[in-house]
Amino acid sequence: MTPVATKKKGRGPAAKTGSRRVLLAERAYAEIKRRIIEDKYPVGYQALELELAEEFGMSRTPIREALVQLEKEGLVEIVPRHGMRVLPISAQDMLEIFQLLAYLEAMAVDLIMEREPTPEDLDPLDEAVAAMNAALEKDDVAAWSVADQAFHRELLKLAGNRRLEETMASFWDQTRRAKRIALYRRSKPRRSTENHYRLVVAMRKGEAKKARNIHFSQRKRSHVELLDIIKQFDIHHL
Amino acid sequence: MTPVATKKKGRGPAAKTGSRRVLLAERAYAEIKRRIIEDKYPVGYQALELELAEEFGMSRTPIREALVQLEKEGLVEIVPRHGMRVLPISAQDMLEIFQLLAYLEAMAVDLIMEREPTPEDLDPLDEAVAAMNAALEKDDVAAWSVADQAFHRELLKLAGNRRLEETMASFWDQTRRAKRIALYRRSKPRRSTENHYRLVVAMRKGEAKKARNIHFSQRKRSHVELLDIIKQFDIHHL
DNA sequence: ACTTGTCATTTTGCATGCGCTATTGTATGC
DNA sequence: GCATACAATAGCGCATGCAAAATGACAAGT
Repeated sequence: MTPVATKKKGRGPAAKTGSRRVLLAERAYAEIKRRIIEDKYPVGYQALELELAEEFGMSRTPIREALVQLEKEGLVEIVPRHGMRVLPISAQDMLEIFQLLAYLEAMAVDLIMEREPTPEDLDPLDEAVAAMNAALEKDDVAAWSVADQAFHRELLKLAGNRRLEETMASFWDQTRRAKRIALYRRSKPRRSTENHYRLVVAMRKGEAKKARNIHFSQRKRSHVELLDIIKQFDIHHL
Repeated sequence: MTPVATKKKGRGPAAKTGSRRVLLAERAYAEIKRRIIEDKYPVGYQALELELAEEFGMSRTPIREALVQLEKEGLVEIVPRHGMRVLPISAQDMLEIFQLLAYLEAMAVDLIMEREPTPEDLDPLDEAVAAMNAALEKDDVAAWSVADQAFHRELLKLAGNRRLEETMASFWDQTRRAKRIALYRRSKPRRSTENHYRLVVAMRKGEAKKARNIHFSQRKRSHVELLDIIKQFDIHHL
């Protein structure tokens, strides 16, 4: 059928209200990404450009732009006649991403130690750990997850390398889908929380090597556990 | 059979010869990127969408798509009223990129060692080192640079992590502009070549830690040297 | 002369039009 | 019944159209 046809004749695109200058393409990008991460568009979900365009009340052009970006980020695939498809995350994919995250975060720790941060610089990390502990007490896995994310975001900020920050943010986003699945299946992240604490302590003492090692092996361990859960799930999900 | 649709108002998109199905947007992306890396579009170069479209003989649409990708890669910036601008590489930018490359390559070495490669697996690395040596003898810096690149590409392939490969390829591309500038200004990469050789030897012996350390410190040293050159250049180039 | 407001121009962001082609459904031969 | 040939069609890649907003030129007021 012909496109939106006569939804509203008005060609005037920005005849809208006193619109701020939020590009439609950007909005589409952010919204689609959010839906993917939050599993509203689950793995394997397919949608045609036109469908998305109608859903968002815009034309195909900004949708297309958004999809190109999402494809470059590795979240979706564009298949010529079948629209966009939310990419599955195989165990192999997650392994690759976890490996990268482990190394990149170890790098962040190194960089932080090289900069010899003041004690106050590290305060946000303590706060995050406190939040993790609080969540742990209350058995609130969702809150724990949020605090965990905050911790790592702070860690990256402290490293002072913007590209590192952006690269990791992208990979981190991709893990969030998998983590949602694993959240209620994994063991209580008691040890993980403890290790985050030990990391901050080591950093405060200026024990660079120790800090790095704590973090690196902690990440590896937690990733192995997550991977196991995902592997089980994978069969059913591909 | 094949009732040839009919006319074509000369605007014909596929008016091209027996072109394979290469998307125009892809072609634009690859070509613009090549020109940036090869300094045909030097740092600071600006061009409007329409200019590029005419230059490539296509409409603005595929150009736009290409620019969005290049922006995400960090090569250009899209400024609403001034078209695309080839981003300058400040010393700070290069520092960030070099830091990342050093860590990511060290990661690659680790991963390779974990996989316990067969001697034949490592042959391509030896070949690259041989090429580097040959270039060194002949004082052919351009050839040395090509061989150096080949070495690192092989190294990444061996690591067996596609995302690592892609991430690094993107950063590596960004260094190429800077390296072109520095190529004829840096000291002869005698030590660098030697260290590449030592790395392969250590890997063959299965000396994981040693291999990793050789590479890591080698990268750091060479990056410091490059950075110094770039810093001098920077004043004149921003 | 220096600021400030108006207007023409340029360029963009998005919508829409159009032909090509992969895909799906249907008819035909084995 | 299954495979092949063909016709219908849906979806996309790209071109183009259009109005909003930013820019610069120029005029008018201080």
